[in-house]
Amino acid sequence: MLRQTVDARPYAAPYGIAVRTAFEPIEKSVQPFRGKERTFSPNAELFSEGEPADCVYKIIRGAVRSYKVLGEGRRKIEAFRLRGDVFGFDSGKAREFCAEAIDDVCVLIARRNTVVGAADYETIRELWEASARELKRVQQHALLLAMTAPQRMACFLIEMSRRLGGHPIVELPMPRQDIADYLGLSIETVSRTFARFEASGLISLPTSRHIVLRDADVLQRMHE
Amino acid sequence: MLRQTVDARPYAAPYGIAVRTAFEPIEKSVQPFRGKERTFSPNAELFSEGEPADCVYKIIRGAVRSYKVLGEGRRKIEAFRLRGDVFGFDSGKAREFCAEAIDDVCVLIARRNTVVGAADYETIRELWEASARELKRVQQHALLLAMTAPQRMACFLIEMSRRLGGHPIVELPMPRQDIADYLGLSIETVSRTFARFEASGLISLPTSRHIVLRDADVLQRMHE
DNA sequence: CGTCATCTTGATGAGACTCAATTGCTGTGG
DNA sequence: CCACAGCAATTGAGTCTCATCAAGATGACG
Repeated sequence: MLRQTVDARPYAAPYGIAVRTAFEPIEKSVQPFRGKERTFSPNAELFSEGEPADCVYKIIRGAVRSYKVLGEGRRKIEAFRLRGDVFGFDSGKAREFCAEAIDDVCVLIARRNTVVGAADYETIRELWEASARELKRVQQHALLLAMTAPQRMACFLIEMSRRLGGHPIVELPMPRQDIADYLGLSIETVSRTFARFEASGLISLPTSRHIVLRDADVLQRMHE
Repeated sequence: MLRQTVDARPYAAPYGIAVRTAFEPIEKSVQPFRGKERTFSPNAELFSEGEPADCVYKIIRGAVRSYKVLGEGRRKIEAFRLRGDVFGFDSGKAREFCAEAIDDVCVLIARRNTVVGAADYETIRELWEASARELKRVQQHALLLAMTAPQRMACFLIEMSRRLGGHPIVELPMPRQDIADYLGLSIETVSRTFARFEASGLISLPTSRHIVLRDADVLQRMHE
């Protein structure tokens, strides 16, 4: 499994000189992202599947889940968007996925048509590179889904630790159900695997949302 | 999970006989595709993981598998490239995947920097849209990997039928092992599921490589 | 017709899902 | 401060799907 730095690192494109209500130079971002600031309560919908894809988002605070409903009450979470992530630059006109706030979320929103409509070579090239990064991420996720439950969980923990700042103490923003739907497992399997990891001394679980990685190396090797 | 077949590469012709420069309009693409023509024997390698990604390919004849080796003899096929497909426009400098001819393959090969280097807005935009299409495909594939074995198989059959011209008679270019590695199943499960589909009257199997879709609607609904 | 690879079929077991019960956490009201 | 409700998470028991191991069948090719 590759260790390519599948960018949790968002990338801030020069999107839009849109209706400039806010200006935020985000750390980690080379370029500033301009857009309207907006907040969402837990489980509020940022956008839904099929809706016109005319905005690009950058997360200032909180976490977002991007998912698709599969009928019969099943749901597949395609991505977690965390603080600093830029997302929503789909190529098509309509959203492929739903996006929902997991906790209290604050985002910057920029109009997309100011970007795509603009005959700006550099901008389109940035968009292409953003798509390519996203592609890599999804490929990584597809590989993950071909592994065993412990491997998926290890993969998930390492990914979250890295994306949340690289600390061994991970504060998960999402409930077990979200993890399950992201990894293609049942909620019980997620819970049991955490328990087994703890029993093996790989992690500690002070609370259900706080995970301490005690042996990141073993977790890392578990899925390579 | 899956058994490997990588070492079994008896008569892998070194490299095709490519001298003649060809010119081909791509049906799926707006712009023409210029490049050298080249042929590969079954199991010959078009390019390998880590190698510089400086070429773009278009398949004139045959089928190609794009895969990654996962240690312990496991292999994950990420995509099948069929006649008419254009692939290999990775954003990075190095190949993320291996590409191998499945049967006798003929491709057009174009240098990538002649494409990407071109400061042509339309060209970059095309590349972006190609990446976005690829992204969609991989997202679809990730959804597939979260389903049951029969659903994956149904999905695969529908996809192959569509991509090979939309006929109900599908001539599969790849062996069972490739299908298994593509769907994240064992070769036996692939075989059994075909048998069960045939018993249910969903398909016929005149030979192992020829599949007749007898009830595409049911196959379609199976994974929706 | 024998050899080899591919494919199919059968038997068995491990891993993950489901259903169900229990525990733990948080907030609310007495 | 405690009791309780409501929700999330855990744990247990049983089941099912699919991987694995093993044995035959089929088919291609010399």
